[in-house]
Amino acid sequence: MSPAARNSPGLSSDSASVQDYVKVIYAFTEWQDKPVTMTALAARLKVANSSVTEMVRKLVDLGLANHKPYNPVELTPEGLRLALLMVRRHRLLETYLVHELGYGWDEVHNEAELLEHTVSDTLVDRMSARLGHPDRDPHGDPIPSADGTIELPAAHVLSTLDEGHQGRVARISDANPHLLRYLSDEEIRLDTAVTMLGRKPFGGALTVQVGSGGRVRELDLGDELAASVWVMTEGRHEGCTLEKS
Amino acid sequence: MSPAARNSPGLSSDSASVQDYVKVIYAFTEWQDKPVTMTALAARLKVANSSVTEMVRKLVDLGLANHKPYNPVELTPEGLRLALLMVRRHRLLETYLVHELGYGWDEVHNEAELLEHTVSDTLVDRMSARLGHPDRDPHGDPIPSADGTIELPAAHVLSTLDEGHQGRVARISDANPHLLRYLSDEEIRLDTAVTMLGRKPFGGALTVQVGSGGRVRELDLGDELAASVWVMTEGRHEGCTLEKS
DNA sequence: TGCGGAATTTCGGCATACCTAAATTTACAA
DNA sequence: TTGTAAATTTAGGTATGCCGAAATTCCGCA
Repeated sequence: MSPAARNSPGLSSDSASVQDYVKVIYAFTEWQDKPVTMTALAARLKVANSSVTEMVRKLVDLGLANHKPYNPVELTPEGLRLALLMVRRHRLLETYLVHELGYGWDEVHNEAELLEHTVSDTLVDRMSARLGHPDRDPHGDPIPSADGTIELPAAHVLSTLDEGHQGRVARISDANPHLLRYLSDEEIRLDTAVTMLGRKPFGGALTVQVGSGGRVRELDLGDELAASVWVMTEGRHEGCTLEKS
Repeated sequence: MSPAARNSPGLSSDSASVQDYVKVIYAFTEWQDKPVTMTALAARLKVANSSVTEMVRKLVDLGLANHKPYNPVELTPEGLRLALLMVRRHRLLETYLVHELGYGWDEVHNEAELLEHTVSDTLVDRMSARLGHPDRDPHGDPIPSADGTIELPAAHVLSTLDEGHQGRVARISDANPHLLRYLSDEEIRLDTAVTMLGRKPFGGALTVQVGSGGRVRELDLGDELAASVWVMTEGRHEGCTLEKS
């Protein structure tokens, strides 16, 4: 696939490791453009720092990343292409497992994590077609198109909403199965209308009003968990305006 | 999963290589009980003989195979269990890809070969359920059940049928995409009724009558290809009797 | 019976991707 | 400005699976 890979016989970008590194580097910058440090990479990948140094050298050799010693890593356009391909695979797999095979949204992450290295482009495209070419996965994350472009909706972290603000759940981190099950139990899912009521004194649970019917629930979300829920408020996104709840 | 694996910390039977070796060893004995030599294994797996020696030692350490130096390899009951698990995964994947995602039966083999090392038991079981728990794959190969048992239908190689004998296509080797496409084009598939008419002089193409309507076709199958098509003649198989064409 | 070729095993090596421990570099703070 | 702690890289090592080349073993046939 990658020209860089072709140019360097012996090097290949189809190793699961390379794919994981590139995907994780991308993930760090998907919603904010923070520099990706070696230590951050090591922590996320659960490998030693020295392993990261080695693999990043390999990414550079493959033309997938730029890296100056003692500096953060960045993807090249080629690396970004590969990353978006992997993200597409991951999110389409998750969507497929949920919609076609009855998985819960808390069960799909690990399965997709393994399969994404193995599925062919053909299979991914057929799954996409079967699903009607969805543009977001069960957690609300946008699915890159086959040509390697992605549209990021402008959503806000729940905890940053001012009191009284309304919106719809636009995205929920898929990293925490416990949170996903909790939200399922509370009947909060993608597009659920919520209103921010405030938080209990001294940093207690966030309180949000759920549903247009006006049923009030208290969500037992610490800051940590609240940071995993995004809400679309204004809802402007690539020219399409989403209404408030 | 495997007790042997549990008993030997550090050894694991979940490597793709181990799975491949065990599956190939099983394949050699699925339809005939021939001894599996190291050289035969090496040829099938496309690795050097010395690699086979090494990996077979590992299989023995894992309790998956028995092997005395300079003798053929055999699976232990534990190895057979793993092999049947892999075969189940492979054949269910093929069936799923054909029935649910529109793959041709000539396209599924390689895809399944990769995915079988990655799919979880959960995913396999859900695919099986979605398919109504099929008992054979698109090529007619029996699918082992989740408890690790398999029923082998008694079918005969096409070329061994006497002239005039009738039957139904029961199984077609999935190893040759060209043959599969050819048969598709000729509208010959699983369960197609065929009658053996004979072969052209001097070992030419096999001639078979296809379909109960009596349309006569000449199949351009050399002995090599004919050996890849099996026909159910008498049709007795585990107490269920299949009628002739 | 013994000899030769084929099958098998042993041996030393290579690539990937990981590790720990020991340098090294960087950046901030006194 | 310099020292020190944190981040990063280097160095040396491990496990897996593969290889080719060189022994070794086996078996049939003369």
